[in-house]
Amino acid sequence: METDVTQTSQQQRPKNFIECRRVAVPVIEVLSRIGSKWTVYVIMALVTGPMRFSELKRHIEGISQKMLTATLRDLEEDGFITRKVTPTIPPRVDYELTEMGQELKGPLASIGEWAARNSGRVAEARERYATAEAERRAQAW
Amino acid sequence: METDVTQTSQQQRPKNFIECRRVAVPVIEVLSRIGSKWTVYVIMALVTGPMRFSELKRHIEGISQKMLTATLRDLEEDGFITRKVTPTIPPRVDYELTEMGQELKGPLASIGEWAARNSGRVAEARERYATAEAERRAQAW
DNA sequence: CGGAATCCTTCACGATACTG
DNA sequence: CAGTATCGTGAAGGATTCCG
Repeated sequence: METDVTQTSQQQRPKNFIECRRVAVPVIEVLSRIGSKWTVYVIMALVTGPMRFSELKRHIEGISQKMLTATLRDLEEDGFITRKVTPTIPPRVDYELTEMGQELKGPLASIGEWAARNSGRVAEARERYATAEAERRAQAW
Repeated sequence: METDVTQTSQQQRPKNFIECRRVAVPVIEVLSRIGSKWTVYVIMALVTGPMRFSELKRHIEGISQKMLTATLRDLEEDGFITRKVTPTIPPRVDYELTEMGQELKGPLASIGEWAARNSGRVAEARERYATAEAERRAQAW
């Protein structure tokens, strides 16, 4: 509990106006990396073990080769995965989660649990919003 | 622990090829919403209590009025925040986290802790990657 | 097989101006 | 004060083609 992002007490709100940004920046950097659609698929695929490029492409249905390459590059650059080339013919490239990559499981699972619990509520909220929106529109006439 | 996203055991890998997608979709939906830069700032700002539009704009330095509006709309649509209009002159609009919005604190804190622990490692990895990249480039000549 | 390079479309986002 | 409307730009991302 050394880095509590979520203070609620009132009197330190002014402090938060400065603190929040400092705390938020790394969170946002992480989120903007793992928050991309394909990144999550790649990580989840590799959680079960190393995989080749073509395996990943087949596994992650719908991804273009360009995006897979880019996603893997980014993940490698940040140290989430390793890239091992076996210079045979044809060549073979295996991707594997690093230990740091494995540690992402925790946060991802945390989000997954939240999503599993609340996806229904989100859907309800959207319906309510759409209905209210439609009524508001009808009112205008 | 009812929804473990991160199985590691080997023999159920084939099952994961199907399961992963089902599990991943809600995670990705949540991430693509809260993964946006401004969304995190807005949520973190509102964690300390309700706030007016102009307060949020002043607090979240660098956000354009357009993005703030759009972000607030999206969060409202999904049921993360409520919008309360007081039709005075000039008008007053307060935004507040719903209970569901408050519950996001957990996952966000989880990511925040991970980021705090690993931001240094990511920086190192990037440097290593840049160095290796430069060497690779030099090799080409 | 595992990419890189190119083209092209879409869209997120910022800047600006106007409104109830 | 709290927005909406419009325009312009850059980046994201798909489709396609070529390469070691």
